[in-house]
Order: sequence, then C-alpha cells, then structure tokens
Amino acid sequence: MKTEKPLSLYNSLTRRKEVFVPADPQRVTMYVCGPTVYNFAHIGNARPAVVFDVLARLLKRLYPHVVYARNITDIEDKIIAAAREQGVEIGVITDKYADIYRKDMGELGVMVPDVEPKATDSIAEMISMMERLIAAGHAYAAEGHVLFNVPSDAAYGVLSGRDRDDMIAGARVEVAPYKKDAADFVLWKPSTPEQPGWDSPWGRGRPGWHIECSAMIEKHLGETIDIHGGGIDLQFPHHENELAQSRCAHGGAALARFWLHNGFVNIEKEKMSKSIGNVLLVHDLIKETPGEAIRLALLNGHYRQPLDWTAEGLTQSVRMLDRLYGALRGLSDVKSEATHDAIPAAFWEALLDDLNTPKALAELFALAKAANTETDPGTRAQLKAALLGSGQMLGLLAHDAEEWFAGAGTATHIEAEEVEALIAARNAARKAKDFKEADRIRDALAEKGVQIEDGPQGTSWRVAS
RNA sequence: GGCCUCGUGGCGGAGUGGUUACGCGCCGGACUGCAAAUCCGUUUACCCCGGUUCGAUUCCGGGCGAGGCCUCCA
Repeated sequence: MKTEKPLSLYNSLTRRKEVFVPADPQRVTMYVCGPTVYNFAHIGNARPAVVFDVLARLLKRLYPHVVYARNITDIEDKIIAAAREQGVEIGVITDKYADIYRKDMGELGVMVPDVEPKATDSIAEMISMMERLIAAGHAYAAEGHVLFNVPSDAAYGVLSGRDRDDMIAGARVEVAPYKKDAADFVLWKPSTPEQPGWDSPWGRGRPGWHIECSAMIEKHLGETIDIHGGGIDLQFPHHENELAQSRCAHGGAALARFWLHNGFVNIEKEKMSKSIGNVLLVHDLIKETPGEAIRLALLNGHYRQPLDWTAEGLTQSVRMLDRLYGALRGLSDVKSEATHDAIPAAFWEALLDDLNTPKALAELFALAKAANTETDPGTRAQLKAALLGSGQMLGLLAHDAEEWFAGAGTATHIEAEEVEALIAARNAARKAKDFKEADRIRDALAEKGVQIEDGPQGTSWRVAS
C-alpha cells in the first residue's frame, strides 16, 4: 500500500471517528448481523452485506488473519409463522431462504463470510450464557421465560445513549406482569407444543432475539471482538441488549471495541415498508439489472448516510459502470492483472478514511480518465492493474469488459455471432462507401438493442441501455 | 415528548475556514461518411437568520424542513 495513513472508523459507541487498532493484529475479528431467513432479502438488507463486505476486503488487505462472521437467524417468530402457514418445518423455510440469500448476495459481489453461524446451532451456548447471567444476578427466570434485568447493569444504554427512564417513558407496549422491571427484555421464552423449542433448565422454549448474537460471537470469535456491524435500526434495542448481555456475562469485558452502523435505505424518498408496498427485493432487481450496478448504487453514497434508492440512481450506476468498463475495454491490448501495489494512495486513503467509497469511486474515475488519454504502453499497463485492483477492493470490475457490454447480468440476450456477421457486412458496405446500406445495418442492429462503436482498432458493440 | 442523523448545482453524491470533488444529464467544440465511444470546454451549489472571523458552504446559536430509533421484532 502506498500510504502511511491508518484506518479510521466512526465508532457508534464513542460517536466519533477513531483510529482502528485491532486488539490482536494476528487475528482481527468482525461480526455483522445477518438476515432472518423467512423471506427474500430486500435492498435494505443488501446494504450492510455490501458495506461490510468492502470493510472485510479492506481488513484482509491490512491484516494477515481476519475472521469475518455474519450470522443467519434461523429461529424467530416470523419464521415460525411462515412455516405454519406453509405447513412445513421451520428448517424448510430457513434453508430455502438462506440459500436464496447467499445466491442473491453473491450476485452483488458479496464474498462468503469466513463464518456463517446459525442460531439453532448455538442453543447450548445460549443456555450456558443465560445460566451465567442468572448466577451473576443479571437475569432471572419467570414463568418459563428468562429475562435480562436491566437495572442490574449500571452501564446499560451506553451504545444508544438513552437511559432507562427515557425508555420507559417512551414505551408503547404494555409491560408483561412477570417482568421485575419494565425495561427488562426476554432472553428465552417458552414454546407451546406446536412451536419449535429446545429443552432448557427453564422448560422447553426458544431464544429471544438478542441472546443468539451474543452466544455466537462468544462461540466463534471470543469475548471481545474488534468490530461489530449492522444496520442503524439495530442499534437499539438489539445491539444495546447484545452488548449488555455479553458484558455482564463476561465480567465487564466489552463485547466489541468498534460498533459500526450503516444508514437506512429509503425508496424514492419514502420509507420502505410493506404497508406502502415499496419493498424492493434483491431477487427481483437482479432479474433486470446487473448485480454489479446494484452494488455500485449502494457504494455510491457513504455507508453512514441514508441512501435514497431510485430507479434513476440505478440507471446512473449502470452508466458509471459503462464508463469504467469502457476504459478497460480501451486497455484490452495490454495485459495486466489486478495489482494492489498499483492502486494510487488517494484511493487507499479514501477507503481508510471511514470507508469513504464515494471518494474512492472518484479515484477510480480518475484512473479511467487517465487510461483513456494515456498512450505509453507501460503506463497503460499500470493503469489497468490499478483499475482492476481498485475495483477489486470495492468488489467491482470483476467482469470482462466485453462481457459487460454484451449485456452480462441483464435480461437481454444477444447472439454475438449474428452481431459480428452484421458488423462485418456493415464494414464491407462502409468500405464500398455504401453508407446507406451501412446505416441500414446499423439501424437493424439498434432494433436488436445493439449499439455500434467504430474505433481505430475496428468496430465494437454493446447492448444499448 | 426523549435521543439522534441530515439539508450541497437538473440528478446522485464527497469534501473543505480562503483552491476543479467525482459521476450521470444538458450544451458547445474536436474526432467520425454520419453516429457511438473518447477527448477538450461550458453550465447550474452549498435551506434561512444571526454570531465568531480578514474571510464560512465549512465553526457556534436559533429557525425552518426531511428522516431514523424510543424494548421482547413491524
């Protein structure tokens, strides 16, 4: 890397940007809250997957050993409801949607995390943690439930910056009678015979939401991890509760040193919600748009800012990729592989500055411009290596340029051989100065959605968009 | 009501106490048989009102506006 700048990240816990130094540079740990698998992932679910994928790529450049865990929540009441509706076991639902999630995120260029723990594989660890919490006086059993006693934790509220009284004043849900304190939350709840459940010291039941992440982090990563990520909507109550449980179970050891939260995705200026009916599923988007363009649209804004998803924005992203791939196509005569050493300092510094992907993209465009004007073969080879290397850090530009322009990832299907034949016929006509015929063929190609580009090295083509 | 974000040019979106962000779009020019791509150039910015300052889009205060969270999962 051509920079001495350290990685700084905005830590939600301290509400400021801090230089990131891992507790153990030989083993950097990151955990991100993954999907609850009862339905297709929407674009809001895709944002953290993409954002933390970029962070994971960066961390892996900086440190020799990074363990990135992203969980699968496969026991939850919505899953139970979906399974009952369809008359199947919850595993049928969760396996199906976990597979779809992996495939859809793969389309967005999201790498598979190093560990992908499932909640149902960690029930024993959850029970162990609850027993420790009870023994330490931070949790109690009541009517088949296990509850975390919020007043027992003086530090509760550090992450979301709210105190217990505020929360109770704002509570809009009736307090269950078995709670010792209105702020207490459920770690374990009883299951009816029809509901899925596991035997526990408190009877047959199932975990509450927050305990799973605490248990999986402890099991796979350790007591204190370097980075915990997720959507801003999870900051409270989910992360606050997770943090409290883990700290209390670990004698005060912090759960995570850095907490990172990505902003929300709105749809055409409106909140995405089922009632508005504007929930955009990744599964549907990738049917008509290259996943790479969706990824770019998500990275075109800073991860902490709210992102307004629009059809026009997605179109712009496709155009941006046209430009980048256009530069790569222009470099098709030079042989270069993605090289991280070739990446300019400004690009690294953008990413190192709290993952400033918009700035990093600007540097990518600077490389594209340089590539379009440079004539020196050695420099062009360097530029190509830099373009591919930078793209790789962002999870972009992994396609072959010709593939991109041939419509990779779009619904359009073009017969390349037919196109080539027509181009040859047109060029013959051009050579004969029969421009009328040449234009007729070009129009015919345009009908098929093919755009012609005459260059010094011959004629190339692309799927028109 | 409490806590917290944000308000940049036609659009998306960085950043900064005084210097071109970048991309998309538009317009003009070069190139081209004509286009497309590419290159060159132009174009429109920092919500409002105070304050600090030699100077604020950038810092502080107030206002207006948009959004998020406020517990057992919508």
